[in-house]
Amino acid sequence: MAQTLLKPRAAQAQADVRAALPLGQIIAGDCVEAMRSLPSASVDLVFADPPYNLQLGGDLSRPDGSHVDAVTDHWDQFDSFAVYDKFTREWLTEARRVLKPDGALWVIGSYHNIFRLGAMMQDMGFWILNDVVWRKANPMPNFKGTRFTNAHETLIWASMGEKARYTFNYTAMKTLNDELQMRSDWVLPICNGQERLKKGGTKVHPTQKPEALLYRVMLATTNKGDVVLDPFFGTGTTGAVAKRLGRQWIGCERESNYREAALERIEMALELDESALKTMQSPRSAPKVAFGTLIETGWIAAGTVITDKKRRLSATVRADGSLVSGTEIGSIHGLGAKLQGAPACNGWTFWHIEHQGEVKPIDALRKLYLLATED
Amino acid sequence: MAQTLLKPRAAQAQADVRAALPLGQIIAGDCVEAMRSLPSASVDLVFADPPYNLQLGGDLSRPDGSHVDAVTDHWDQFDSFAVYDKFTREWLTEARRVLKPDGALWVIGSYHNIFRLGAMMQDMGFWILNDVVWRKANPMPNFKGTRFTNAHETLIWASMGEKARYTFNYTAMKTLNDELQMRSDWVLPICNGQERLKKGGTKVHPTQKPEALLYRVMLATTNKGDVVLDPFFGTGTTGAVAKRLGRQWIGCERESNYREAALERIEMALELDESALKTMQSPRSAPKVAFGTLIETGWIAAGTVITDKKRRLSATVRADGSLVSGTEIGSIHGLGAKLQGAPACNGWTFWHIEHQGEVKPIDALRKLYLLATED
DNA sequence: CCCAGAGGTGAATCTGGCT
DNA sequence: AAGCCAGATTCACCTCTGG
Repeated sequence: MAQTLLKPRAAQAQADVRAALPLGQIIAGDCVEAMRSLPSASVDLVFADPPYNLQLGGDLSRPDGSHVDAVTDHWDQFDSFAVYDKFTREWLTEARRVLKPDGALWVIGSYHNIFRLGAMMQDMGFWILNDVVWRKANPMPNFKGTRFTNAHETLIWASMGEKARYTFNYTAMKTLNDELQMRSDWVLPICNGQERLKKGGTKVHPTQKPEALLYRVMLATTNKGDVVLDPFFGTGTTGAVAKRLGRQWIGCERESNYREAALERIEMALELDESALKTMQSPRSAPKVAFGTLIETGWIAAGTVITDKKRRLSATVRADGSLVSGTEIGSIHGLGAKLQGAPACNGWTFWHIEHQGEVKPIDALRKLYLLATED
Repeated sequence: MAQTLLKPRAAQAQADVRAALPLGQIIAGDCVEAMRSLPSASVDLVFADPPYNLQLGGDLSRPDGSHVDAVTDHWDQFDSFAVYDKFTREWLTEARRVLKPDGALWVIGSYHNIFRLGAMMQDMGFWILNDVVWRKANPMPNFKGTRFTNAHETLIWASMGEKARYTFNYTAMKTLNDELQMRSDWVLPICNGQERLKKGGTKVHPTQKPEALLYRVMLATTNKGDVVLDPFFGTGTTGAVAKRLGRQWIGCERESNYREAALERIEMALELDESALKTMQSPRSAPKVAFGTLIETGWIAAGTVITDKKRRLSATVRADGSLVSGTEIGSIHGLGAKLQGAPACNGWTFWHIEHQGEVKPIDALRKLYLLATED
């Protein structure tokens, strides 16, 4: 836990910020105003599904300050882009303010708005980590046959800056994808059937996102207990999935009927229990075992000769866990790199040892050691 | 033929313009300068594969230690987004000038540049018709496990304006796609093997595009005899495909070694019977469903207990699709094998679940999922 | 001649913690 | 802040070689 490493005062400050957050609540009103009520650097993830139809309501003004009635005004195209850009810059600015330095931003959109969104994010200093394509398994056909069937939407995942850190649960994603790296194209069905919220037979929200999409986003790029903010909450897919996955959530939503539907829906969502929530742990976060420990505990005897997989290179293990090969001496990593003439080497997988009649990487012994010493 | 509808004087003017075009030639030099030498409103299609501005850092090596041959060419280096934007605006301006009013523009890029490109196209008055995702069948993996595998690139197809007409060969696309509407995501392999141009064993161009991509673009959005301009001609994929499909082409290219390779290649290209095209497209592969997808989409809840057919062994499903049984953890296949002491196991048929009062293999759920999400 | 296995490679913003 | 160093990390193809 990073928090336990903080100095008491910093930890207390962080706890204070968190205590000030309206966790599990939907803030009523315009998203920019709503976000202004939140403290800075307090949120781990922002997921935003902004409107792109330019019908943004009556509270917008042109760059020159003149009022825009979005529904009845007839704009030329450049005017409408300018208005949309202004709106986008405003909410992105607030999102950036409330995000922690190691937080991240996801946005989703279509070709109508995603290019403006992405360019503006780059201009504001966000660092794009991936663009991800949601490939719809069952899209609406193009009835007129005038274009390609619009069968995907685009998501952008960005950190706070080029050098900023971010969360990526690589192993969980790999597990979810049958032991292959998760790719940037996600095949998922659109939201319909039981999941689609309806009232009196008609859908409550025109663009309700499937929970599977948010599930993958949160499992990949947040940790349990993280705070997820959705400035365009709608009917609360983000909140429902956050609850399921043991994440905290905050929403902003202007329309009261969406807020009501969302709260009711999230109330019904079942929280996964602790054991189901656990995911495959990355070796990066697993307890570390030094090579020397295996010598000390007798799993490998000093004096043992270990080799590379093809038995072309060999080295002798010394009592302190260093290796010697001819006149060269080094750690399992350093000597492995040196003997290969490579810039780096993972000694755990490079060096092999004969164990129970089989040649195995020494990493296998480390795993056995971990299993045997697990409490 | 639109030409027959023109008044004699207009038809003559159009013929004059066409006669002034350097058809089947590569104009040497910077693309903006080169395009300035072309008459206005003379070209039916511009296909542009501009530098992506990858902004790569240091070296990258694979897990096996080998070196990744990255795109470090000088033509992909820009000092800042501002410099890149200026470059982009200049060539887009010329492209717009040389395009006919009913012409169209295609661009291709990655998340590094495509958002800036798309936003600028909109700002200049181009009207986006589709964004199209090229889903790579065989992308380069993410070697460090830091992000999602970058498995796609994005194309934007745009007309000259909201009211402008454009060419779309709906039926040809539908035929190409087994009588289903062509979607906005195209699965195609990257360019390698015989198709990849090499000289002395090394690739001539670092980012040669597959011909299949250009086939689809030209077949969809041009007619026979149309003039296609590629301002970033490289090794001439656009020219080779244009020749095969009976389209006229013009290229712009700065580097003489690319120009030479392109001319030689186009010389070799044979004009093709359109009916042969279909066989060149990659076959539709059976959709794969990862176990994790069933968790994400709610077909199986995390926390569910699944068993073998005789209910002797059981395991609990976790949020990322891994299974846990006692102290053992693994994928549906791996854990199934481990618990049986078998070398391998098909988890889909081994593990069973109670569904609608019946005990069924989880494979049955996968089939139901596939049925429900079929295109 | 075929097959198995080894080797190479593709538009990539590709580590992190401690001193 | 820069430097050091432990150590984590790959998928789908293609071509070539040896048996």
